[in-house]
Amino acid sequence: MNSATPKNLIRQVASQGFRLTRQRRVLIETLQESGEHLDAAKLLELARERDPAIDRATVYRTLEILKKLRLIDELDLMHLNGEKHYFEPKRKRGHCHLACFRCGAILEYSSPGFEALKAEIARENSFQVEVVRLEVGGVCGRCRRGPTAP
Amino acid sequence: MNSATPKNLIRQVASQGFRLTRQRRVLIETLQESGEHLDAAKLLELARERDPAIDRATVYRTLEILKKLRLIDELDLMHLNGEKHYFEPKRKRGHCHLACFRCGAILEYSSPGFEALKAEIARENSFQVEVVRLEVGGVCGRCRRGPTAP
DNA sequence: ATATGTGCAAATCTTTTGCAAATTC
DNA sequence: GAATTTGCAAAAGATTTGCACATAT
Repeated sequence: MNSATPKNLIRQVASQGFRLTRQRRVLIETLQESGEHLDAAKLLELARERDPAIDRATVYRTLEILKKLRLIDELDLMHLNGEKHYFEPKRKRGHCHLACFRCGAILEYSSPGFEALKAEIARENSFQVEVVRLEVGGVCGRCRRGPTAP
Repeated sequence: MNSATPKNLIRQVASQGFRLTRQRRVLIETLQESGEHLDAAKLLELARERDPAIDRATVYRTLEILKKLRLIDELDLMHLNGEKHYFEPKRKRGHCHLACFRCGAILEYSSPGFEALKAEIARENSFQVEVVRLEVGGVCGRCRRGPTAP
């Protein structure tokens, strides 16, 4: 069974003493079922397609809970599009995000090397690692090869 | 000779076609000479001790240039203190920041493993790496051992 | 029944922008 | 002298908050 289904996220929230409101269910399902990295405004927009009454404040309050419970990761994506933050459900294998400054593409990459570095960081610093954010900015392979329409 | 002195930063800015204004000199020197990670407001405050007329907008505009020239790195420090960003002059050896959620301490860590991962990312993705940001949140050794006053 | 959570609107915080005046080359 | 840069003030963008009402357990 996959531990990252919406139902399980919802269950985790409930088991931590938070009430299961209609809004929280919809927001979590929306976040989970959209494959993309969503920012708060986009999440609100998508969630409203299911439940038009949801408010912006509720979005932020729900994201706050999910962050606190370490159920989602927060990203900047190198601020390619302003100062907002993006969110995605946490996955089993950590991964980093490569943002292309030319075309704006976001690539994901995970490797044993990344997992090993996390372990090294924890060990060498006696640090209990809870959140890891590795973001890389530069130029993607496509853009290096030829000019790209941004 | 150390390539990361204020004079050299200033020279680099000049060599890229930007004018050497009084304000830019002061801001760059302030950023360089303060050992800490400064956010825009703190940088403004410190710079004003040397030149009280400097404006907030000039701070942001100068940071913009330094970022574009890849002379500084931008950090979030896990948003332990709000949404602002922090800056530090780029160093030869990349390093990551470990932020303690309990006491707020920021530790720095660099290792061959980190450098190796950067190379791996570039190679495996045909990606030209220009900026790397690795931030880790969790609990530092001191806080794990005993309760800490935050 | 009671604690929790929501929507609304206003506030806050950080960063950006337009423009006339000042500065640098 | 011409182009760039600054300070100011206002705008913009993202997120947070106070409070009366609604909802979940």
